[in-house]
Amino acid sequence: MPNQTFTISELASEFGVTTRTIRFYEEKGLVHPFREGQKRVYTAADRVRIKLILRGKRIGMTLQESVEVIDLYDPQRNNTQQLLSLINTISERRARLLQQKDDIDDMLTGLSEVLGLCEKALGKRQKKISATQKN
Amino acid sequence: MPNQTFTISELASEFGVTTRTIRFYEEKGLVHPFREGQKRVYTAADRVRIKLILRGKRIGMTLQESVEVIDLYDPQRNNTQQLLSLINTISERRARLLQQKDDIDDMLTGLSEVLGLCEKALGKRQKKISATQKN
DNA sequence: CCTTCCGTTTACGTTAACGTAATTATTTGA
DNA sequence: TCAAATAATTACGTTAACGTAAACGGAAGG
Repeated sequence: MPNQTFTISELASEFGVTTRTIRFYEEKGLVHPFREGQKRVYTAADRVRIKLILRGKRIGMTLQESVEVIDLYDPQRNNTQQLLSLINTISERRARLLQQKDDIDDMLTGLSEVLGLCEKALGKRQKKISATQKN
Repeated sequence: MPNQTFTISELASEFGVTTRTIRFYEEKGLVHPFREGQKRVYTAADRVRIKLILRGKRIGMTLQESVEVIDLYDPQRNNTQQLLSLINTISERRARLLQQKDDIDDMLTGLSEVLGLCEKALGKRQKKISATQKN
């Protein structure tokens, strides 16, 4: 079994964050490395959690929101009430994500238009230059 | 021409934010309402800017980033250098947006899986209930 | 005339998510 | 063995994006 562990600086450099950031996540209860003497030791599970948290950050989620989403994954659901509430939570989150995709698509469309104008403007200059060089 | 204008509370309620928020955006130079006496008067252009800023927020952009993106639209570009730099900016932003879409898709996939488990769990209970009711 | 709504200004408060020392231990390679 | 690198703890600092409260001005309605 790989059962690999990681030091704090390994994870920090892998994910492009500072060790301070990772310790901060621990303060907030987002990860729970164990200790070898004084040093923190991170499991593969910790690593995944950090990865998911950073993914959340990229799409504008707070740390708490990311944790909530991550926690949806662990199947500590017993009764029907909890299951129904979970389904609700998921569908709400899903709606927000779809909205975000729409927002992104809109923005991408806008950027494409601007890009088109840019290239058009540059094209004219190239023609001028070509004409100049031919003479 | 419609040439419509808006009061601060109209915009606030339309977009579901407080007037404080809109005044804050003005402090930061994101909008420039003119005055009628003391009162702020917003143009359609101001309205659009606010809309775009809030769109940016939904996908995790800072106010400054939103402004930068919005400013890409106004064609105050003169020389080739500026055009090339603009193209660069656009392609970087585009890359980030595509990354975000991937992140969202990953998260949606995860949520679907959890949802599947939920429904499976609920299904079993329904069977039990059905069986109970038949007896 | 008085109150009730907007609206404005000024200014201090708040939360999230780290940054930035300063100080102290531990380990490790020259 | 000594210095350099790596880690930990403690604690104050910072930025963004508003919230909240106080204090005041015009206007509209009963």
